[in-house]
Amino acid sequence: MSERLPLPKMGDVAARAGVSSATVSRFLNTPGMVAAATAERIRRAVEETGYVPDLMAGGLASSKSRLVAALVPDMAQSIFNATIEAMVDELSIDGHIVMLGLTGIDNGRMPALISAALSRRADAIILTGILSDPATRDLMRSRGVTVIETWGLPDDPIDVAVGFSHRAVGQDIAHFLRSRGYARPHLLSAAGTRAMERRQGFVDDWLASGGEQPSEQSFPSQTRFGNGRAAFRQLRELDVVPDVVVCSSDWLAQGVLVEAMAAGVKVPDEVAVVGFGNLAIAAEMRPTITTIDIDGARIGREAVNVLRRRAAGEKILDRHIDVGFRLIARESA
Amino acid sequence: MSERLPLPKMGDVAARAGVSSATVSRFLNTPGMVAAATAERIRRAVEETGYVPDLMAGGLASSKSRLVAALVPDMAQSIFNATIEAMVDELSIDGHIVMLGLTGIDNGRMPALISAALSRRADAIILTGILSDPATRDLMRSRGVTVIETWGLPDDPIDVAVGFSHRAVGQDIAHFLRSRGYARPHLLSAAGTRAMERRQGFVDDWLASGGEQPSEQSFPSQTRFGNGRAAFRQLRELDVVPDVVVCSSDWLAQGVLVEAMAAGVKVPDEVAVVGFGNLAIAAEMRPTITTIDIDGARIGREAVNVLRRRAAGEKILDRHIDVGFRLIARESA
DNA sequence: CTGAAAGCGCTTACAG
DNA sequence: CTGAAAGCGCTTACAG
Repeated sequence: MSERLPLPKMGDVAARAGVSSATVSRFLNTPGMVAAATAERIRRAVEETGYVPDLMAGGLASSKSRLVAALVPDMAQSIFNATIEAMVDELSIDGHIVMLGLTGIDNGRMPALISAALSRRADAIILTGILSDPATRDLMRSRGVTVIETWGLPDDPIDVAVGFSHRAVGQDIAHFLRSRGYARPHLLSAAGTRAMERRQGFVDDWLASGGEQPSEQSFPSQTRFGNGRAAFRQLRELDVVPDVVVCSSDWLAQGVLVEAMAAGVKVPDEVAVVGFGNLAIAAEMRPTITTIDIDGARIGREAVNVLRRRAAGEKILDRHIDVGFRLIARESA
Repeated sequence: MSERLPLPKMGDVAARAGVSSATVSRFLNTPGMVAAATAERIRRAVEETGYVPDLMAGGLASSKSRLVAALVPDMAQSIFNATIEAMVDELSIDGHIVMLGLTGIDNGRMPALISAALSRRADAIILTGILSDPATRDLMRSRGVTVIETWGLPDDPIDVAVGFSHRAVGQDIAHFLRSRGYARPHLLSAAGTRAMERRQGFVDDWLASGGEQPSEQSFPSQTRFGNGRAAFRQLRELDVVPDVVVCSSDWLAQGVLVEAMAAGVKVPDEVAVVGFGNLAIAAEMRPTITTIDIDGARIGREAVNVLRRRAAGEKILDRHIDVGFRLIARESA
């Protein structure tokens, strides 16, 4: 890298344009406030000097960081990626930047990341994991940052929650399977609060409607393709052979499907499969996968929308924003 | 949110601990410089006040942002995700935060994002896309920011590049296929500079070794599963039926595989398949996919390592850091 | 090991 | 519509 030349600062631009720094600042932040001729001179001075404003200084003076922190467990869980992507896109329209934090599968690094976000005076913190640590909850509450919890609808959100009911997802799947005449579901679930809520919703509904207690298997957290394959092999040895496998993710469902194909087991005739998430692959697999579609991008947009409403001074009364979900019936069940 | 109480600032902590702000600052940044007894009093004062330092102010005073910008085309291209994840993990160890920017598939938003990063006085900018705009290249060069281009090794990097040779990947695949006795490759490529470099490497090597000009198909940018399926169907109608399909991504390869399975075409006996990227799925599909493994996480770590070396005052002489790649021969070819 | 003081580069009432 | 000036909350030579 070449030596760093002294960077032009606002005063340099001002001198060149024959105005004060205050006017340059106004030109940059509230252009409507400066006369057209003045504006043009400043515009040119900015161009000629290659001036790039220092937003650390600006933020300190205005106490606006224009920084939003987005905290997700990891990036492999591509189910959150659409949400992050939509958020980043929307926020950059507003001139915000997003700080990406990875809290880890167990959310262990969440308190440290929240503290980092608060140090930067983030305008908002958007969470996808569950924050259990009460001290950190209190810290955020006392600071007046906007906190948006996504992908779930906790009873008592820290601030605002944007998501859907995982219980309701489980219930809907149970309804659907009954209506199709399935009688012996087998549950394949990843560990994790949300998957567990869906599972519970399913089981409660299934039993309440007179179904037998379903057989089940669960996996430590990360649900990858391979688990679905292994699980399918064990399935064949159960006393009661299931007629449908309810998977907590499309990854698992895909694993089951591939293994079934390889074993010559017909889906859905011999065993049906239901996934969750509606990943791109769900519509492309053969057979196509029956699953639950979540509009992840919409979650991101609604989250940003909350920020905008609050920035506009609006009082947010609805602390739960339900984006719902759709069961998509395809070939696999 | 509750009303925002006035936040405790460094002076409040100092007063409580009976020291000056300077000492509190030293305690926070260079703890070795303060006496043990003093340190303990400050530690307690920090705890009691719930003080969280303001890093915008700190950054302005010290002209260190501890902010690194990571710019990727989008998040669907999960091939970069391992790199981002590793980078974020490593950087947070150093107390840096990462600003995530999405440049768009055509990298159209890259200049705006770079300018946003410079406004925040980012310590470094890490790119995965290709930056064509010369004005922006110059801007970064003149600013003395560390710029790391990843996932490729351009002849003239802006600053430092961490990646591998896409040409060499294409050549290796050609070698491999010849050694296995394949004679009629068909190329399935996504548009995009890197895929094109691999394609060219393959074709050059193939022709140089006396092979026939391969047939090929290409897709506009995003290569998803579905393209592979559609392509496979068209394949069967070619004059010269290929004996191996060389795909520019595992997504495409997977699509080909699934469609072949559905059509009852045996892989690799009737047609072989090679992918690129070694996504999780490559090892899990049936048959498993022969592909090129890139250690994406290592790219992220090496990038951070460059930052650390430079932070330590080291002069970086090797502007190309080659992380290499591995061809993994599995069942599909 | 610690403090007083200047300074980082902006923004924003206040006054005109 | 514009300017002079105070202030945002830290860091860091400098001096002791």
